[in-house]
Amino acid sequence: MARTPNRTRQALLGFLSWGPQTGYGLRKVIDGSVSNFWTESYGRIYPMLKELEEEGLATSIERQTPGGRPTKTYSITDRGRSELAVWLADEPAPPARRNELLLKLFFAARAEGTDPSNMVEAFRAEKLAELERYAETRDELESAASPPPDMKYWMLTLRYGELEAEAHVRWADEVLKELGTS
Amino acid sequence: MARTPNRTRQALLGFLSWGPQTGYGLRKVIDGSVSNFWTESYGRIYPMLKELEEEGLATSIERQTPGGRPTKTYSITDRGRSELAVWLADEPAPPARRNELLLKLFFAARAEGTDPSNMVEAFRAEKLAELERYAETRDELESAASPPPDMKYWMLTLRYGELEAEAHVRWADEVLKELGTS
DNA sequence: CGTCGCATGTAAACAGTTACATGATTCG
DNA sequence: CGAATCATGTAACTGTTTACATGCGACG
Repeated sequence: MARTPNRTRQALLGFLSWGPQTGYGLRKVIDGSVSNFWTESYGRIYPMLKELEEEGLATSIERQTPGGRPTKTYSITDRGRSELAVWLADEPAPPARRNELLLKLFFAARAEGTDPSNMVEAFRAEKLAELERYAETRDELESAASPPPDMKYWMLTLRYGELEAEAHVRWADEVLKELGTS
Repeated sequence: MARTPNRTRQALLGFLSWGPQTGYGLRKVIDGSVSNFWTESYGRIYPMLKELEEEGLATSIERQTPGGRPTKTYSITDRGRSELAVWLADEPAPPARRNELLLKLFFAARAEGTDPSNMVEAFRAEKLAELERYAETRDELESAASPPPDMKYWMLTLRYGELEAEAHVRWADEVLKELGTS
């Protein structure tokens, strides 16, 4: 089983394919679009942009802005685009399987006096909040004036979140019922 | 947001709470029970067992077995048990959000000519295989002669896998339908 | 004047896998 | 005899977060 390899490269190339961006801007865009199934930190973004430039997958222009620090805006190159396309056509690596909630539940009988219900309750509440956020996102996307061609795919990723979160809520309901009656 | 901290400690303590084990044995047990939501590698197990012993959470006995290398069997101590109990009562850290399949789907429109259907098809097949494994596990557990007290909780973790995988299959069905008719 | 937002970047620490070294026994 | 299984352990590498350093402008 291949371990999850470095995908920050491809994630950044993907967002640069939308247009030139600064490191700071990329972080904003990531947080505002895919935060639900992807995250990146500055500690990865800035070094990776440097690497991308060294490898000819992106170029940068430094500008002295009237206010604040000089900004470095990165653009994807043709080679960057083709690297992105190669990655997109490739099978994704299986996700890491590490779920602490389930591990705790698995060992729940090993600690007398502790009731895992609170944990499951908190999990359920979080999933409901997630579903609310998804509903908002859905409304926003569906009411957009001119939907971009990517939108169809964005909706599919949103749908994933919805169906998964719904299943998680159903599971939590079952668990709480089961634990309550024992 | 707290990043996923080191939980190998607690996982090993959990399995040691079932009885004394070697590093090698722990790996086997983990693979045969929770592999579905937890994994550990030798590269973490052996150093961590050493650490647990140094901190007084486990003790070890080295034995010269008639055949093969000397084996080191670890046992959990009272302090180890109480550390386990503390962890069990604590809220779990939220899981890392990194899903490469969704990221690829999100950018699918950025590569002309590539069809993400194959990826989703492969995902679907894997989930169906997962469901089959779960069904087998369920049969085995339900036909056990004398179910241990932990069994109730094991079933809950199994149920999580079932409901999630079912939701994933439904999602894949929707996606394939959507992509096929466009 | 404080703090928020824009903006870049590094260093240290942590988490985790993979590959390797070592070696005996058992089973086909 | 070769492969699988039992068994321990390390080293190198990769991936990732967090905290910090730096600094300007705008807004209240």
